[in-house]
Amino acid sequence: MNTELILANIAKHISLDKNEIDFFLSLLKPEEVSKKSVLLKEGQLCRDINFVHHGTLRAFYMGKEAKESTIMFAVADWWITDMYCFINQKPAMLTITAVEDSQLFRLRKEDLDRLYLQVPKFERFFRIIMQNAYIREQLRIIENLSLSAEERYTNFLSRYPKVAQQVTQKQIASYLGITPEFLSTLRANKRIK
Amino acid sequence: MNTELILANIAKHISLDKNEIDFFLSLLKPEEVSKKSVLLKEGQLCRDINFVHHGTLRAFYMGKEAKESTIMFAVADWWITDMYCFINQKPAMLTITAVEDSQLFRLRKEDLDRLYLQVPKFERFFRIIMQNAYIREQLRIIENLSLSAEERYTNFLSRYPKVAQQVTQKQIASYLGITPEFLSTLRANKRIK
DNA sequence: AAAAGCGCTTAAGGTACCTTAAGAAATTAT
DNA sequence: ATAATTTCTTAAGGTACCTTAAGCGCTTTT
Repeated sequence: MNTELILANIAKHISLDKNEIDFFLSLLKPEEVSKKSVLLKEGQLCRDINFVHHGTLRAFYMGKEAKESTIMFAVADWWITDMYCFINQKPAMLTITAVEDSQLFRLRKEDLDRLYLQVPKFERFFRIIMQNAYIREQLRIIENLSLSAEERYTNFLSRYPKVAQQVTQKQIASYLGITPEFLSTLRANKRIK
Repeated sequence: MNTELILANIAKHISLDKNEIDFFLSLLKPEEVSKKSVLLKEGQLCRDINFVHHGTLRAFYMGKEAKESTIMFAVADWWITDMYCFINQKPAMLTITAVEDSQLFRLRKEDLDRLYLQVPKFERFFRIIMQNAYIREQLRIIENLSLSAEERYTNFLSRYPKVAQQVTQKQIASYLGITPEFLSTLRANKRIK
């Protein structure tokens, strides 16, 4: 698993010298996971933040009566974790699984904390990552409050075309906050129009 | 308007020496705004991030047919802006108004950028602020996807009791994503139980 | 290659929440 | 104080979306 993608991801926001790059890479644990494998299970301690090198991951919350709510999908070049439990080292609220065979780099909380101390530029890097995540979640809230299910579905398809190809409609429905049956009728209506 | 509250807010996450404190304070513009005044209007350039020293602010999105969606409330000790437009210096999607007479400190985008360069510890500070904001928004998404309107209302009251006292039910309804009429019937049902 | 399981669709009936409307209560303006 | 606005409530009728159920096509397991 080569490191070009993750280094390019970092280089979008900060520049590192050779020593800093080596130190950063020494903290990463590459991992290959197969489809349907579980990276984090609700109730477990969430020890890592994950960078997706290849493949697709999905984080979901399991509510009452086995109802799943998909919180996020992550494809190549994305970071994903249960941020609340990762930062506070509390039992996870979310479950994270592989939608397809995937390759990742894992970074442990204690190693990230060392990284912040040794290479403070990473404070800037993750400040920007968190900022973008905040903006994205806020935009999703705006859409959830102000748009119909059909409009949210259309937006999802245009915003995340790659994700839409990899995941099932059941999973898309659970991201949009509707049932798979209702998504199916929305799609049927769209076809007719 | 004294600076104890905002300095204590900063000190929760980083410690500054006297020079750094003075430089930081020199960038802030204290401002008193009266109830109903508009701090940021949709379409305007969003130049500042605001720290609430006293009072209550509200950020909302105006959808079709004059339907407002409240994105956030901010009481004393909170930071608020339209983050997307503040960071990218684009026209605002959100409108921010004062729910009651309020006192704030404003920090301009260009001054924040200078602050990051001169006192890199602020990268850490805002990394943590953004991280908390991200976690909060994600929790709100989980609740919006998995809970009923009544459960969300109960959670809102217990999580933000001070806000609930300051704002109207119309505004709470628009935060929860329901109509004021429906919130009213929920409250009537609760009283009977 | 059958069986079992899961994903997608369609349809009928149900419920949470919306729309419209109108009156009472509270707040703001004159 | 009075008038004017806005907020909150109640109620009737409507719609977006849910639940249950059944059938069909895939994929996975035996």
